[in-house]
Amino acid sequence: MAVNEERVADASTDASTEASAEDVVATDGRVIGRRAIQTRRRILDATAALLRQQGALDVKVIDVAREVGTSPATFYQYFADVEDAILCLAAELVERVPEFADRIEADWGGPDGLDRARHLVGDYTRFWDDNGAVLRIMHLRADEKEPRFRRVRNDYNERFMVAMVAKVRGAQAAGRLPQAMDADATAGAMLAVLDRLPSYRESFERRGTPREAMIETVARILHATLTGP
Amino acid sequence: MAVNEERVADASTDASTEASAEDVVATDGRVIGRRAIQTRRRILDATAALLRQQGALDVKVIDVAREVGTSPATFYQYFADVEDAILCLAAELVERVPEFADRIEADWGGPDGLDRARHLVGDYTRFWDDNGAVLRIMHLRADEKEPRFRRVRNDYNERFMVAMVAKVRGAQAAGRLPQAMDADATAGAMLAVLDRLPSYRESFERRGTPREAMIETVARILHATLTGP
DNA sequence: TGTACATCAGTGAACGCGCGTTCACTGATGTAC
DNA sequence: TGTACATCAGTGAACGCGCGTTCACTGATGTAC
Repeated sequence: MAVNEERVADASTDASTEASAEDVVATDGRVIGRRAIQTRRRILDATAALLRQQGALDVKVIDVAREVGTSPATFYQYFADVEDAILCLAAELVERVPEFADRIEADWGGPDGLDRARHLVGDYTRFWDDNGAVLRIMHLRADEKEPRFRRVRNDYNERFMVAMVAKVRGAQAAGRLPQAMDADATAGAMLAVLDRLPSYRESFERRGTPREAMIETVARILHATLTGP
Repeated sequence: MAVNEERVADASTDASTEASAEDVVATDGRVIGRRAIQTRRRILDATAALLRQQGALDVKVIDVAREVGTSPATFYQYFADVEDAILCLAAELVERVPEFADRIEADWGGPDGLDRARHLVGDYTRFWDDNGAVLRIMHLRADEKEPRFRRVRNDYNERFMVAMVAKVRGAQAAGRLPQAMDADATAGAMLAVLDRLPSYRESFERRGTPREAMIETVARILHATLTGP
């Protein structure tokens, strides 16, 4: 809270030291320079790597510091704790959402509509392969009602939802989907499929369902459920 | 490992002390009696309660002991650590699966088919409300490739998968669903919807989609995707 | 039914490790002239 | 272009807390006669 007070004071007394939206700030609120941004970056990357390797439950500040090769004190210059760093990583992933949401907004009506869905599902599955560790914590903590992760998850889901809801409403207007289906709930259900299936993929593969079959099937479900048969 | 050796020795020399499948054993491998079973139960319930209250990441052995009103030493008599207790809770939930899977196996073809799906979705949502904390850890740890949680999750999913796959294959045989859809992947996708949507429910409600609309919509998606239009 | 003994169940108290966190300091970088 | 000074960035080392874990012990329950 002391930090916030300081920043408010800065803003009102000296506009030149006020942090703009683009600036990255240290834990004490001061805007940081090139070198520090690099260090911060290395800390974030190390956190993501450890998350991938050893899971969420026991990544410690000390582990991250060791991984980066710095003092633990350096960590605290940029993040309050490990969860704070994970929150940053999750916020970064929000920026990646448009890549996918834009392609849902595209027209799936034509003959290549299903093919577009296929590519989308394939790419999003790969995205989960790369970033699943962070996304899982985001979902877990949001499910556990941690307010900051709730907010990030909302941001993350938002664009997906808008794109999917638009598709459903369009299909309903054209009479290809029943009015009894709630557009938001339908969109949410499809988002659930996209976000949960990458995790199941490996177990499916062990049981004889190849990756391609999964992608094909999910693409078809997505296509049929969002645009009608 | 010493524990296992002892138990093997017991089994070969004195059948009466061998632990049967039903028996509950302490950490040292010995079969425990009525009083101990009660204590163990209280520990499990306290763990579940804390999980619900404060999330997975910082439930400590000490917390559980405090909650139950015992010494931490008591905890170690029955569980190796908190995760071990959570694993037990998850295993207990596996027993609840048939309640739901049986109702998927029932015929959804008649005029009341959709209604059956509705009730199923409603009840399973309530099940998630009650047991979400444990299920979330199960999924997280399984996603993180922890072998024991993977096994429990497999057991959990198994009955659901069998029931759903049967439905899809039936619909495919009757020509109501395309052959291009993989039955396992389709079942997995619907399981994903069932397991992820309860978590989104609250955010939906805040944005004006009531619980009933969600249940209705999910029921329709489930019904249409598993049995064909 | 009562007594003696065996086993089961639960615990208090302690030890020590490892992590979170801080602070005074050093070294690096930027800037004014 | 060089020098002096200001600010930024990073750190070593330490402190202390809190938790995990154990063990020798006490109390509770069961059982044989």
